[in-house]
Amino acid sequence: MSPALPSGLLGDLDPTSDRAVFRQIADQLREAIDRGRFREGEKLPSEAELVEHYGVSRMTVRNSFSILQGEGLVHAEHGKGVFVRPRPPVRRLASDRFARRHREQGKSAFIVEADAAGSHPQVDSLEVKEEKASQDVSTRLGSVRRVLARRRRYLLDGRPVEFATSYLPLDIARGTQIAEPNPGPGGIYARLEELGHHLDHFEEEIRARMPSPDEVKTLRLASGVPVIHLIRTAFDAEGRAVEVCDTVMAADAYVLSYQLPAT
Amino acid sequence: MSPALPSGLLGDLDPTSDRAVFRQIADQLREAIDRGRFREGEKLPSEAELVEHYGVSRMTVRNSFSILQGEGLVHAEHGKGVFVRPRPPVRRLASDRFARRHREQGKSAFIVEADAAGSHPQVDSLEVKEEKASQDVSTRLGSVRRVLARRRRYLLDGRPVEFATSYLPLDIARGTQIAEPNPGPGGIYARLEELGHHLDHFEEEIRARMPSPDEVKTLRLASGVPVIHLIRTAFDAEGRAVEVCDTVMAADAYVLSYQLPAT
DNA sequence: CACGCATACTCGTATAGACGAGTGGGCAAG
DNA sequence: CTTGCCCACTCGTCTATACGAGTATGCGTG
Repeated sequence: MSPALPSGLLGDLDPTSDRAVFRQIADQLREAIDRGRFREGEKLPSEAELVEHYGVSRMTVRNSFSILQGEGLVHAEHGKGVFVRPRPPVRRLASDRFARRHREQGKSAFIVEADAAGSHPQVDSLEVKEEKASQDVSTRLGSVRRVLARRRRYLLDGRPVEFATSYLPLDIARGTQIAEPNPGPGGIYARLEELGHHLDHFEEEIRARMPSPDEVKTLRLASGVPVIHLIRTAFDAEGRAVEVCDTVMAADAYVLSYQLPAT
Repeated sequence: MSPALPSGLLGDLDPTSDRAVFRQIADQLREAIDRGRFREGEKLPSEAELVEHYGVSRMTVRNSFSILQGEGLVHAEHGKGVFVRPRPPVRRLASDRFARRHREQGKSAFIVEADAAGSHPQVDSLEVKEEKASQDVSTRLGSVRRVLARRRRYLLDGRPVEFATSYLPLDIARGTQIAEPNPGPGGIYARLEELGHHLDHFEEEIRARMPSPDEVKTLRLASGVPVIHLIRTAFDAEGRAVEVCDTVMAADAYVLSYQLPAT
């Protein structure tokens, strides 16, 4: 037996409206969340309570929840309830994050930054191997057939937030420390410069889309969370592309920030 | 009476799997799409056909479709069927799009670019008015109370792709052509420079998220399409923020591209 | 007091059926 | 031949029911 909902929390249905019932319910819940009647992390009324409150069937209520889930507003926990999804702290990526001065410290940018923010950083799923270049990577690197691929996943306080793969032409990377699991202080960009590939500029392409099922697993994404897909190409002083880095980020964990000259 | 599906197109269910039936069906459809068995714009088997093929109830099939819809892979058309969602052509935004040289032409960047790409550009929903600054805008502009807001929506070949609002401090914009519906050749940045606010650099913040219901309406977004939220602040030579532009873009219509120096 | 189990409550999955509404093709009437 | 209607097929919405599985709480046993 569910106790009645606090009156006034949620309104009634409008039977004359041509808006579907489950949409009306979703609208009311969304508005209640927006107005702060339910706070971040707080539990929404259970399906059974809403069934009783609105006098509809359970599937209708679930339908409403699935709308809000698709919007990334709420998430359901089996056995517990449906909760307002808390917005995780976001990591800000500044456009100068690859500046040479940051590289001269020794530790990786990710670690340094996370430590500074007081969170616990972690890097795992390291895989370093030679493989056939995809069509796209090959084009970006200038028609190479095989590449060195470096895959890794980044976590903050135990939560996976980013999955990245770097691709480098074999004639540059093979036999160097870049082909080792640990590329040493300053990361592969420091190594590239030591090898005489003076970095000139980067190009970053940004897309946003819904994640594939694989990405949902790897990044443990809640439903309704898109990913930011970033492809960075590094060019040396001769204008040659020396690295392509393909990164998929949990969109709710990141803000990208760029400085552009107004020349 | 539905004719049987072509055999081999879709597999069978695995009753021993602990993967839910509707997920298995979604998996098979997704794989078939990925492999090109169903092409862009092509119609998937109808709900009734899948009900018969898999021997499940209709709600189970609909559940599968709703997964794929959430992933942005398919879209349903009432009375017609469920179709593989075609990927619209993407508009590429280069990081030099606000370079002074582009401004000196006269026409707006959006129009020029679209014309060049052979598509039909359009700008509507113009609204120009003074209003109270939101907390966020006020902070970015340096504690201003009221601002001039310029709202507009951009369309490509009839499809809305972007919705933007520019905010300017009143002491800069009031009484100038910036406060007019048509800001004149080169846009408001050209006017700002004429008014002595020599632009020095821009800062852009990028987020990705699922759209609000309002944004779905304004941009006529299909389900499963995120938005890119870009907030650009323009700074003049004195380091003062002279404009904040808040832009929401249909993520399936854009690729953002940035050039970063490796200094 | 500590442990374990029963129980009630939560959401997850699935079935079966009903009616409504949008679309398009075919057929019959003009 | 053209027009207009009917019908079959499509997805949209909603009900009612059933069982399974994860979670938390409290109570009884040791």
